[in-house]
Amino acid sequence: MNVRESGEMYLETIFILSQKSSDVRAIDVGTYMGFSKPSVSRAIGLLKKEGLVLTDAQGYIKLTEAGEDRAKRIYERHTLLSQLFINLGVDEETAAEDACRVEHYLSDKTFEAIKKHVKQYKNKV
Amino acid sequence: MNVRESGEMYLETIFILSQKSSDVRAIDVGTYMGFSKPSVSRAIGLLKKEGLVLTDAQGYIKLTEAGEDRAKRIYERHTLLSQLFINLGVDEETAAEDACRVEHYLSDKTFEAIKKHVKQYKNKV
DNA sequence: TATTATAGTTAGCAGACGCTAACTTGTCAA
DNA sequence: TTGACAAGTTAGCGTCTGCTAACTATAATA
Repeated sequence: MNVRESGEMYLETIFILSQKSSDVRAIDVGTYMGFSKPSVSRAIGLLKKEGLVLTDAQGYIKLTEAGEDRAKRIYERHTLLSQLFINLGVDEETAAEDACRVEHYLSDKTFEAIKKHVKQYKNKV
Repeated sequence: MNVRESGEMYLETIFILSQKSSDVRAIDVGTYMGFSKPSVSRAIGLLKKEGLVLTDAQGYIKLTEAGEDRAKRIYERHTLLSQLFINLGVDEETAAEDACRVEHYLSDKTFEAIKKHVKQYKNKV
């Protein structure tokens, strides 16, 4: 699985945009991420090669099952990290920004620990 | 300041090795990080250009004041993050590994929050 | 002294991932 | 039908940062 931070960001974006509308185009991804069309085009091409996305007859971008798994996994991490930072007293915006940068780099073990904390914290407050 | 994750890792390594012995050579840095001599050579060259390290008459690598500030800052982040993860129940080794990857990407705000947490947690336990 | 080992440097490759310029393609309105 | 615009692709550039190969310089040893 040759997908790194960059690829994960694209997957996550496609996932987020798919929640709002099932018709996600490359241009939407680019606009959301602030990247140029060629950058998106290449990235989507690589994700296709990896079997994580595909484009339907109308050219809309869809996550494959593997792609959706991966995207959800990252998105969950994003949410958990944000929540952790917020629990520590960080404002929402900063928490989200930092979560975005960090979400790709933490081990499963640490995420499990964070998940446990976030759940417990919720019950406490 | 054109130093990113890679440069920060080199600075941190030089800092750590300097604690053990003031005679730090490029080869030691490479061995510690698992990188080749040319990689270290170039990296040190760039850090020199940035005024963050210098080499003394014997060829030993020294951090400048700016370099040491930067290195200490990263090292503190590393320590804090490790401690946070450990507090959340992560084993020491995993905590250290994850801290290493993440330490470059968090905002000052979030680090301040983590610092506060780690201090409080210490007092509680 | 001559050889050999170690440290450091230089040259240049590779891959990731951003970009612009310029092309193609498809749709829609005059 | 044609002209224009929007979406997507191709070609190719630039930076970062790892690598190997091969060189230089220095120090130690046979």
